Amino acid sequence: MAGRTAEPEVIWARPERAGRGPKPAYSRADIAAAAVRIADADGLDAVSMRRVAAEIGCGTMSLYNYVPRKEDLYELMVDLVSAEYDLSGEPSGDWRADMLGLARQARGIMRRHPWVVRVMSTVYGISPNALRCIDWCLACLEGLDVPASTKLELFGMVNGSVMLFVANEQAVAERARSVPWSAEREEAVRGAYLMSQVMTGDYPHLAALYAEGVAPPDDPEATFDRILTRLLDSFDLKSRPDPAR
Amino acid sequence: MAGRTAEPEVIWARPERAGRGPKPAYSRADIAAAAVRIADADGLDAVSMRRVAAEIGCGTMSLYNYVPRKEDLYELMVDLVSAEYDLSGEPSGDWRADMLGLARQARGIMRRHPWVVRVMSTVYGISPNALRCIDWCLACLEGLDVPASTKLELFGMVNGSVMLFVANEQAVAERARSVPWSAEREEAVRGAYLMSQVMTGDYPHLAALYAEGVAPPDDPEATFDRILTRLLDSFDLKSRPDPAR
DNA sequence: TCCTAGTTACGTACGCCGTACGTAGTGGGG
DNA sequence: CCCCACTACGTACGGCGTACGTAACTAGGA
Repeated sequence: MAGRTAEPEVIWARPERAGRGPKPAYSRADIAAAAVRIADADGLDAVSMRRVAAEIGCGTMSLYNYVPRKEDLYELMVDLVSAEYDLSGEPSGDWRADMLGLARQARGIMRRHPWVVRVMSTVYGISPNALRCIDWCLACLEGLDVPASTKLELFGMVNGSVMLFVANEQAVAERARSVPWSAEREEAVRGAYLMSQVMTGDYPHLAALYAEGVAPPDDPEATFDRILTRLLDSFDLKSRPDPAR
Repeated sequence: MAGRTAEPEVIWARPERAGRGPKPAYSRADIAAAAVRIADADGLDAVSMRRVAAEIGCGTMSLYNYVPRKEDLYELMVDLVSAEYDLSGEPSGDWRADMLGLARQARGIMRRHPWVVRVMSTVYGISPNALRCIDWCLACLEGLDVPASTKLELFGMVNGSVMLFVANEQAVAERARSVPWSAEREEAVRGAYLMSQVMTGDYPHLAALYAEGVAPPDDPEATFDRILTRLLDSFDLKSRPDPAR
């Protein structure tokens, strides 16, 4: 009678099995896996309560016994793909190498599951696998002499920067894909518009930058490593290997 | 007859007045202002084509003459609030101070218009006011001796980091607001759950961190400045003022 | 000058969505 | 043993984005 109204709470605090009635026919893992399968195949927008319910083979509204709000479904999805982190090895002692490796793994996950980038901003971030990841990160940073709060900042910045980087990669790819004509043509169209704007003279410094020839983009992996290394260095400036540049 | 089908293109490349038929009754500025008003008042989810049309006083489908897809409406909204950047002054010569100032302005805009954070990830980012902002940024970085591509990276990282920071601020605030009971109670509930997890022993380093007492959070402004200063320093390591710490 | 073709304005309708709510069946704890 | 919390699920509501058809209008070419 009461209790039907949605009380906001963390889904991870809600026990999967409530003990009293008939035992649930499905598990959270089943549901999360189904949702991830749909998102991987047809994109995040294809993940609807109806579709997920159909995928696991139950009625739409039955899903609400397992997942009180759709936001919680997202939470399950992110936790599931976060299980893909390989944190089996011990920290190497070189925390920067470890963190770069973690960042590369994060990028890998986001490339395998492009929807993660969009969902992550909605999600609370204390799922079991998120905690596992933070804990491993803290283990790597044991030797780094900064306050605990700074370590958390570091974790946030690394994660966030990977998100920003991948989001940018995806935007470029999406731009090319979502268009009826070819990718080159699309890039040409956008480039032409940008050029026309620069040529108005309203943006002199941008014009100068394009005039002197904008840098040829090196391969994405190198760019990624460079950006992350720079970021990591900024947390440990006193022991930088090469302060000359 | 043809041409009714949506051809993806940048809205900024589409002329506001098409020249042939009757002159439009409204302007893009009107529409953007209406949408921003709604989003500021009732949140981003309240911004629907129907609601915006009602706000400016036209039929729902008339809106599609001005804004071919809803995504383009978002583009207009972001451009409008980007006009709030005050870029009137000349660059001071201290590019780090200028960039920090720009970041503070960005944070101010995102605080006045919380929905911007969510929308920004959808948006292409070559609106007139975005270009104006990039151009001013490049002017500030005139004296910085790094490749042009690095300057663009810097701009991206500063903007992105502000987004991450504000998104985090908003998540904390939202968590407290979206709940029927009080903010303290909510923080207590979440904290209790987090503690219960930490106490399981599955996350030893996190437990150690909490045991030694997690840092008392200083005021947000100081944290913001510290994070951004650290980031900016990382782009100009050879001239850091205090390499000792 | 007039005609016509492209544009604007807008109502209707379709197929989705999240989810409130009611009802029926089930099985474990007191 | 039996009661009631819990599971399962169909129906229904109010919203969404937008395809499409139609009528009014006006600027450019004849």
